[in-house]
Amino acid sequence: MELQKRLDYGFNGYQVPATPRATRSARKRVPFKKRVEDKRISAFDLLATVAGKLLLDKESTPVSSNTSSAEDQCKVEKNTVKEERRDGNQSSKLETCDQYSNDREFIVSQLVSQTNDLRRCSFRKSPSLRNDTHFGLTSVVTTSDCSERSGVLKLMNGKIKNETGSLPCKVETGPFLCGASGGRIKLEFENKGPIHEELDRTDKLSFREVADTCPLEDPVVVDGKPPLLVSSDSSGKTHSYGFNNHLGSFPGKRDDLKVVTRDDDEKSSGCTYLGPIKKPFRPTPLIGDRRIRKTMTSKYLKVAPRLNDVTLSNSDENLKSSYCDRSAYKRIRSERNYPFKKRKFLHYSSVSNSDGGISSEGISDSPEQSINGNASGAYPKMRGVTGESPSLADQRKSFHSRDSHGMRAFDGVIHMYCFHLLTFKEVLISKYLSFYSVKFRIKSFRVPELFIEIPESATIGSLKRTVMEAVTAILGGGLRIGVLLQGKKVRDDNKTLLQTGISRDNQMDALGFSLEPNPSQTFPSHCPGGSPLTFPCDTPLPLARYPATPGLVTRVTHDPSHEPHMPNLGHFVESDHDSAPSPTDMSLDKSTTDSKALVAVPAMSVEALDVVPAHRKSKRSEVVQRRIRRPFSVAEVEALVQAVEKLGTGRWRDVKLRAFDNAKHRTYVDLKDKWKTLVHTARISPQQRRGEPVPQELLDRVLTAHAYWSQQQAKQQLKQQQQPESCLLLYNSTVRASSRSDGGEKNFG
DNA sequence: GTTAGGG
DNA sequence: CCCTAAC
Repeated sequence: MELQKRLDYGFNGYQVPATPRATRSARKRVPFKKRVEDKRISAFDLLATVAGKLLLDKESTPVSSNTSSAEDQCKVEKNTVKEERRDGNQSSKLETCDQYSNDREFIVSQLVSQTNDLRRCSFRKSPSLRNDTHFGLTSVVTTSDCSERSGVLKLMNGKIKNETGSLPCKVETGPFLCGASGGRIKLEFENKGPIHEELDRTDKLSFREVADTCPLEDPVVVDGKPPLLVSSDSSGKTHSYGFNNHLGSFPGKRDDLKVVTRDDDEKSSGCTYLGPIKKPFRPTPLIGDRRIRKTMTSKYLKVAPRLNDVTLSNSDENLKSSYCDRSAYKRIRSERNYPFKKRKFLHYSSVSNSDGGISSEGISDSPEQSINGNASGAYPKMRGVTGESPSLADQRKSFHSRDSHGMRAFDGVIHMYCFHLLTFKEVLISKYLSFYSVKFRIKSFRVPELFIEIPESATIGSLKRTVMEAVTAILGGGLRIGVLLQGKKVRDDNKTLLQTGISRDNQMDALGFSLEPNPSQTFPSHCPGGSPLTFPCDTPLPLARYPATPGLVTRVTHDPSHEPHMPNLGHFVESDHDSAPSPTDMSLDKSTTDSKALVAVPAMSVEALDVVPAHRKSKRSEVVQRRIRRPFSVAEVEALVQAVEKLGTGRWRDVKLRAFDNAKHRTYVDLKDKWKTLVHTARISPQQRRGEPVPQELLDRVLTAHAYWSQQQAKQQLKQQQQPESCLLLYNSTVRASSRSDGGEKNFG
């Protein structure tokens, strides 16, 4: 504004603080901080749920159930497969009956959100479930949003028998994970704990989840007899295949189809988020840091109460009554309402884990306990007190993941590169969950959306970190990222992308990432060997990652659409030596390089994913890590002092632009903070000062300038108080004063 | 998006 | 340096 220009006046270059805001340039600065939206996929939760169901089924199978009578055979009923193109309004109903436990009902429903067309899925706990006294472990996810339009998967604990008569039973769980643009997960179950020989027929079952519209590429094979499970299909579009269809006969190229489909209706068919999307937290289309932060905090606070009301009510009571240890209960209760960050140790049961939903805790159990459905281990205090049967108590340990599901979307903001990570294919992660004696791991997993923008000058290490942040945000940590270029692992974290050969011109599909279990991450660790049997009873099983299988290989695509937003590289002066030591050793180990074709999935709209993360984030996996400390050099201080002398305090943006425009890592907030500390430093005795000594001369200038501008500020305020009537008056007076070229204010010199 | 201030 | 309220 012109006004300001005229107010320059003498002393020491000081200027009258002329309506700072008026002078702000409209130019936008490129944020250089990565932003990650906090959304989570609850794939694991979902899987856990499913797995839990499986186990239950299995467990419940009567020992004498070898009688595979006709009744024993499962009826697979797939109906209601309505297909609506954009809408994905379809539902599939799968029903399996078990003569022994018909009372168990498991319903999975999914629906398409009417508001945003995003599909969600949820599990509903059927009423009958509550009365089931033999439901060792139940996983229930409820979503209030589910409704009419939702597809319903009805699972009556039973065996799904292959209609073709052959044993291999295909199980498909679509919707669950389908998380966002078709999450894909492949699970492998390994039954390690032969508890009941009879029951242990399911020694190995691999379970794969396919993206919504995509039929299983690989048949799910259940080697065991008690076929179990089920699943609903996610987007419904797929239901041409029944359980028996999957005998490997699936066209392996469904990916294409899937992609295409999604393309047209990225919003409508898209994804199923596993988790309830809470209205209050529904993301806005464009996620900003602010919003993220807000949800991060408020989310937790708000969710808890709601959970209490809705999903925890029962268990709560139950808890109260059955808990021997009141204090424990108390603790759980109180912690429930704490913001996520403060809740670091809530390990008991899922019941208490209000935000955790289907967190791994609660699904773990030692085999021994599974026999009688007594989960004494993980819930040592939950049973018995009221005389209720253990199994009943267990039954209540259902997972309340109502608010815990969802996924994270990422809104990365950086400079040069915008990676669109689409698929973490094949080998995504190796996570093991232990359900009684069953162990399964997720072999592949698709991350719906991941945007990573990163400067060309960024190092491989920072790329890894960035990806890791994004991924861990989804998966909850415990992983490390490997970078693959042309199938080769890039191990040097210090190389820049350019040096490595990664450039915009490259075909981005040449770049891949591997997700590997992070050995450095320590878990409560009970079973390093992965032997579920060794899990201590009283410890919830975290979604432990074992260095077993190298994670997945992810493809990264370059999203051209983001190109325009790229800031000019030329001005990128930033010394992004984000020297922050990587939290974990990012080195790659022999990860499988069996990368697959990249699937272009349209970025999904960020809106819609709004769920409370179910996992506790490890400190390491904090989405946005604290910036490294970068002490100001004397030169910087000098520049700062000079700028402030000229511009005054309170115009930090201008100071930044004037003196630190090239220092990307110095934000105006940093400068402001530095000034604050400088002032403080100047006031204390030299002996008390720490760090690189700042020349006294500079400190003197700091004090002088500070005093001056403080005074100035006071005057301004006084002036405004005296003449509040109109800014115009002030304006006129200033203009008049300035027009006389001598500033009028004060000149001390 | 900036500022100001507490943490 | 972070976080946030207030603007």
